[in-house]
Amino acid sequence: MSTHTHPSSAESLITAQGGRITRTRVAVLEILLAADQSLTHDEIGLALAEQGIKHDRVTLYRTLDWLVESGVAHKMAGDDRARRFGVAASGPHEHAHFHCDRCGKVVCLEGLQPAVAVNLPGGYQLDRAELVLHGACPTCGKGA
Amino acid sequence: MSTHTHPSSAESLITAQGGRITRTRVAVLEILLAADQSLTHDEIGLALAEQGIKHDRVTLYRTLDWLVESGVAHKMAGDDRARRFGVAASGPHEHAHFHCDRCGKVVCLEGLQPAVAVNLPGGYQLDRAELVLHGACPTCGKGA
DNA sequence: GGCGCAAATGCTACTATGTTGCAAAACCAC
DNA sequence: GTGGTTTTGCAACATAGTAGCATTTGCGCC
Ligand SMILES: [Mn+2]
Ligand SMILES: [Mn+2]
Ligand SMILES: [Zn+2]
Ligand SMILES: [Zn+2]
Repeated sequence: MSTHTHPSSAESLITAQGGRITRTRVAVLEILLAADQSLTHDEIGLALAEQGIKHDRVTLYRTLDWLVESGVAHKMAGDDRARRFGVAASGPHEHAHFHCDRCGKVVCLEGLQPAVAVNLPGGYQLDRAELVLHGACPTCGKGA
Repeated sequence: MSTHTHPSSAESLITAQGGRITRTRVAVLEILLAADQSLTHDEIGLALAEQGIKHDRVTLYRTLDWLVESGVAHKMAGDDRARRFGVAASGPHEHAHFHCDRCGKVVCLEGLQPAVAVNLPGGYQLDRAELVLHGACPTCGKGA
């Protein structure tokens, strides 16, 4: 198609990590960037299909893994047995998450720092703290 | 066997939740109570087998689910795709966890309260906060 | 102690999610 | 454009968990 487009922010992110620009990679990253919540492999696959982007299940798994390994995206293990993926719109992934226990939605709470006052028992080396708040999202909380 | 034993703390816990005393349930709960870390379904099954307690895979899943639903045990989704189970030795499950990113071990940090200073965006109803600290456990951190 | 019935178990089959190996295709530095 | 490397697609496999249903077991009651 058109060969003279400016690189999208998705494309820049990909090349910045030393990855090649491919249709699936760009589309997945754009989907994640546009999402207001973390998405499962399945949801992303569906979104791709809706955009008419043909893809293989395994390729999508590998694409997502690559995004996580590259530090572009983050992965969260949910209570249902599906991992959810998201990208922090800006900067590294240093924020808390909200998990709606009713609909299962997970949203990033950017600008919400754990402020964890921990004194670990001796010997433990702390790398990072992961904070997940549980409750009801605005949509689900309505009928409470 | 002997019919005049005093109820173990495991048995008390089970009856307190309105459950029936069964071999598997008691054994599983005792395993969890004795463990110094969260255990996977598989690890618990292995422990049962070592004790010569015959059981079915599905029964163990249901036993663990029941313990969680009853509020006796807690369940954590790990990065590997296995859930880990544990019981707080005393009181409800209101503490942080430490996850060793090298060996995958998860330990309960009882007496370590999140102290989360959060102001959620409007509409979100907070039920509970889940704090997981990531890093290296004493064993794995040695060679660092 | 024994009965009756609900709760729990064991089996089998099935689903969902993720992984591996390898050949074909697509990128991109040159 | 070409060549070598990365990425993809496909098929087969692995793992963790679930569902239905007949059988067994715990236990309140007599
Ligand atoms: Mn996030
Ligand atoms: Mn715990
Ligand atoms: Zn919700
Ligand atoms: Zn460790």
